[in-house]
Amino acid sequence: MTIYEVARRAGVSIATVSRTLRGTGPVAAKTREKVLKAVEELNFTPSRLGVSLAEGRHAANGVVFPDLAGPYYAEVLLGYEEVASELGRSVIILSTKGRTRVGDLIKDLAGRVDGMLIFGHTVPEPLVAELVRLGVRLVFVSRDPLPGADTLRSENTASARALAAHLADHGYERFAFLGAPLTSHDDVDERWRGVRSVLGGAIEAVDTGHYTVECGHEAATKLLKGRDRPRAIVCSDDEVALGALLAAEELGLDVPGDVAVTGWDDIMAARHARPALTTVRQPMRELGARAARALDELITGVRDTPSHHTLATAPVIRASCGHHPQEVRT
Amino acid sequence: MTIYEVARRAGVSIATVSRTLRGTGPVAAKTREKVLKAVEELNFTPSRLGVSLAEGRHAANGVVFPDLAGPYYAEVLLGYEEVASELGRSVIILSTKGRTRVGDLIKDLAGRVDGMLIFGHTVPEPLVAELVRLGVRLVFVSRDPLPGADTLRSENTASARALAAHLADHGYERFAFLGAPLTSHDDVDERWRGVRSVLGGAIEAVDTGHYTVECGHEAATKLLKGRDRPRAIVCSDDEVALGALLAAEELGLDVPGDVAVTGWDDIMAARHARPALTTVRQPMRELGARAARALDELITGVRDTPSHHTLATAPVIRASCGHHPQEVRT
DNA sequence: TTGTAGGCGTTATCAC
DNA sequence: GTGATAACGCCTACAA
Repeated sequence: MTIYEVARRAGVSIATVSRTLRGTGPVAAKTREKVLKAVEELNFTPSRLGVSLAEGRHAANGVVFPDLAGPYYAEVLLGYEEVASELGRSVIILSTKGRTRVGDLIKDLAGRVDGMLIFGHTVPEPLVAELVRLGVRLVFVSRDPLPGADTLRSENTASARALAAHLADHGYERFAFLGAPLTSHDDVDERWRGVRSVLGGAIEAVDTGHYTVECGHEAATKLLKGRDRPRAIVCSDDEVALGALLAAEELGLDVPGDVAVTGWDDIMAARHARPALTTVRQPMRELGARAARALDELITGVRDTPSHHTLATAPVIRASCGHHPQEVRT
Repeated sequence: MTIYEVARRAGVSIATVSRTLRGTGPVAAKTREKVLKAVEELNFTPSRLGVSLAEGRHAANGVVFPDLAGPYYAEVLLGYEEVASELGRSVIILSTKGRTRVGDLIKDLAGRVDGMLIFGHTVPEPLVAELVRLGVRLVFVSRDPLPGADTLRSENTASARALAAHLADHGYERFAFLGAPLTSHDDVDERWRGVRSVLGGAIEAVDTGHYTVECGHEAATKLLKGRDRPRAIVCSDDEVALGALLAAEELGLDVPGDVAVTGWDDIMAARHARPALTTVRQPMRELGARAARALDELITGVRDTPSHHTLATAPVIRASCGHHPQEVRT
């Protein structure tokens, strides 16, 4: 079913069909009707390939993430897809987790889209440079600013400080940070610096390897069994924190009575954990939505200088960080 | 950067460049080198649009889902993307939640892919028929078989019966099913029929509207406050069940002492809920992986008759359904 | 108001 | 072995 068949059926040229469908250029009312009738009868939809080739654009955005396991990426993705869709752009996904030859995959993706959202440090730095050089429109979420691309992140330092201050108010004196920063300049690293700037030498960092429930569980078990058990465990994110809660329960420790635990992100499970998890809420949906809009600006050329934004976050105090005189429920 | 520039630089024709790059047809060793050198220097990558147009295929799959809020869709999507990627196909996503003009979106998607995975009943029936008529390769996940498309689902009835039997073994006599079937012939409907076939008149269905924590919470609260409080609540899925747990806690009811609760899916939060949620595990990742493979068969033409498969599921007994002499931990 | 024709970037079929 | 050249499906000056 091509535009030629529609044209033949309607007794006009393909140019007229195109004009009618796109509303570009003038078309006589009668002609228009004939065309629409033919389109209807033949159930014609312009080939996306033809359109893209002629228009010189894909009307599609890419998104690169490590995994979709936790709720974080899914939420951001959802916000991204929603806005992209509003703007008439499809979204092509690419997960890098456990993938070999990531470079090839990214390059292939780059050939299918007008621009892409890349999470944190999922793409090796040299490749990033090459993409920038190739003129691919890029917006990074959760990484430090770099030249030639937009970056978008949510605030870490201030909320980390606020969280640390709250824990200190509980009177705790020995702390541990679970989920040590793997790469510098990423979200977790900022959280670590934030809490440390408040707690100083009273907090020690513990590496978990990955940011998963399992890793959190394992590291927390070791930590809680040790001689100098910390009074409070600040976790890099909610999933690690859920692992810590599990470890505490298995060891017969009361949370927050024996040990306090906090997370980061405010994923669904945080609210349903027992005790409910004190954490920091970040606007995941909004992050995705903004990324889509930023990309659109870059692609349409409304803007051509990279922008770098930081979205606000806020601690959500629940039960896992300690007892509160007046119950706070969120 | 087009194939013409490469050809010019290498001093050959575009046909030779194409042959060299694709390994189709013979190319003299010397010529080949010249071409590869030019390609290297110009950093040339064939335009995906050009290739697709000429090849007559997109090398891309679509996927239509309502939302990505819970872990269920994300997991299936992940399995789907992984296999699709292995098979050299990109994945274009489309969320229908809160979207108007779904028909147009789906049609646009259909024009960008060689085939698509559609969840349950996210697409109106007439449109499904039209897609089938248009020859779009389709595989449905979680819906009843229909002619002209593959369907893939996980088992519901048997596991529902097993779950119901387990609850009956606990000695309970009054039950409620939370999350009444909205459409017949879907997963939840089968679960409902399964448990009812075992519990008979002892179980009553309660509509929750949506399958979310909030809806589950609301419906459970009403139910547990009522005169004839059920002894056990079988929920349509884990999220509704989490809502029920929350409701019970707020009302000061002990789970499973006062009321037992079960879910379905075995999402991450199920294991971390307190008490840990008894549920039914379904192979979400596998569902997605199989869908991608089925689609590939359909697209490449290895198979042209629709296939309909059902994947096995199994109850996961934890703490929320009642006390067990020998603790089972999963 | 409508039609012709060139271009978008490949692949693949023929001749040579 | 290699090179024209016709698709592939559409958009859009430009001409009529």
